[in-house]
Amino acid sequence: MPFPDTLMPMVTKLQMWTRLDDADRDAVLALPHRLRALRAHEFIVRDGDEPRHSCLILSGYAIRHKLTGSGGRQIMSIHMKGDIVDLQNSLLRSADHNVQTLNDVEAAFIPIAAIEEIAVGRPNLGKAMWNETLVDGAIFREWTLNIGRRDARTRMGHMLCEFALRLETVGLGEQCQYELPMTQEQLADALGLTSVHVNRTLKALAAEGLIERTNRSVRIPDWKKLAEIADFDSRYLHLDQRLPAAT
Amino acid sequence: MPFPDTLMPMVTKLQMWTRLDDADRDAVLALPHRLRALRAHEFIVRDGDEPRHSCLILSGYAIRHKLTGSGGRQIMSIHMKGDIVDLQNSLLRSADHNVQTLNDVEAAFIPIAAIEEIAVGRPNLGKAMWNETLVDGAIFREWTLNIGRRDARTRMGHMLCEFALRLETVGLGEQCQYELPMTQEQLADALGLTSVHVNRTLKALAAEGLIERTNRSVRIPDWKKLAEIADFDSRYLHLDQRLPAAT
DNA sequence: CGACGATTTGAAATCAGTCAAGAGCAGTGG
DNA sequence: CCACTGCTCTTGACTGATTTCAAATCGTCG
Repeated sequence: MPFPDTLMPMVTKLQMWTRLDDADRDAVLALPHRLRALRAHEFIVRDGDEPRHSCLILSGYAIRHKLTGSGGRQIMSIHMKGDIVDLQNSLLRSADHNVQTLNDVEAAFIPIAAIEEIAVGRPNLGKAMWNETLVDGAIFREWTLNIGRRDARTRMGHMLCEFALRLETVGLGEQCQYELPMTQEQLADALGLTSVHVNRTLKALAAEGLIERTNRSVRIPDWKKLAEIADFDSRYLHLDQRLPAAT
Repeated sequence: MPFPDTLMPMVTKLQMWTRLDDADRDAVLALPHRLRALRAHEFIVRDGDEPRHSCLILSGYAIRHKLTGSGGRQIMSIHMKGDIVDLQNSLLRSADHNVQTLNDVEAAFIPIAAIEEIAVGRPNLGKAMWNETLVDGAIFREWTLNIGRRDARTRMGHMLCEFALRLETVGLGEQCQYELPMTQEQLADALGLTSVHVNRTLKALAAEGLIERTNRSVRIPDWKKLAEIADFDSRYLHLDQRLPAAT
């Protein structure tokens, strides 16, 4: 193979949605990029920046979030291996939200121009990236519904279900057992609650036997039951539209 | 001009973000489409549908929303003249949310394949549409912040400010005076509040002199003051990235 | 006029937030 | 090896914003 496979997680991710040929794959792997090791809590993009690079996550977690004038923080999404985390920010001229690491992260920074070029020059890739943006948007919408219209217990349960499936998808956990990637305070900021209430809600879910937990690890003894009380229907993740795993 | 200008609002919208040449313009105007007059509260797309058409709004308002299992409704966005309202839904295979008219609407239904074709075949148009999706996403994110992290008064004020600017942009009102496109119940569903509380909040804002209202009409006597208490910063609308109006 | 949807208002109930303090745990340095 | 420091997690008591329930009023349109 003529290209290093540093960017392989991006290929893997794009291939989930669209069939890519060898030339497409090579075009991705050949993207110019700079590797960086980031520390926990480092900002990748700040609201107001004019980023010139998109950031592909190779390991670790990152979040997108916005702040209110009074300092409230709303986490909009969480990103993991294979996600291009600020396509949104970088294609609009100036960033309208922050991107920040949750823990230590390895990331590849790719010039925006190079991304645009393959998106336009290779329709397959353009479509795959467009598709990813759309799934991203779908997850957004469900979060908004979650925050706007569900009570704390349901809301929390819903997010636990989402994590279960998404972490499994990228091989970082199993549907019935995984490590929570966030602190309770961060969960609170993602759910539009306070950390105190998140704590109580988790305890209540555990007391009901809907989850079992030690530290950050979550076990879901009865998926159907949790999904039921959490009003969780995975359709919005569009998992069924994924292609069978490529060779 | 060889083409009817039915789809002109789409050209106008796309031209706001990207310079289009005559061929691009003609390609849009030549899109195959079917005109339809829709009644108030009609569904354009239902959660779960597999739409084959995208819907361009020519007049009237439409909303996108999702429902919880217990019947709660969260309105995710409101759309107006020139918006292609379900690019999101139609490019993913199956719709993950509803699109519904608020009042009587004239719309053009365009086959998805035709949209994809010009998006791929004409990079300018592809970019313009991509851009629009991104601005859409930016508005989403701000709504999520609004719902998750601001109290009712601020939240309401924020939405009133957003409407002011967006309605002015498409020529349906002025920044300091416009007609609210939604009932209080619909506002509630957009803000994650109850209609009762929306009513009280509007009354409170009026009592403070921050807005004046009769029926659905809203006047903003002091924009700076309202924007201040509403924590409103228009940057997320990316209005400054618009091009000067075309001839 | 009558009817229906939208708005307004009040009183009571509740979910979630605030404040404050203690406990657990990991890393650091003496 | 232990004490210290700084997070994160827990817990209790209190407060308050928003919801709920219910009924009255307003406005518009046939």
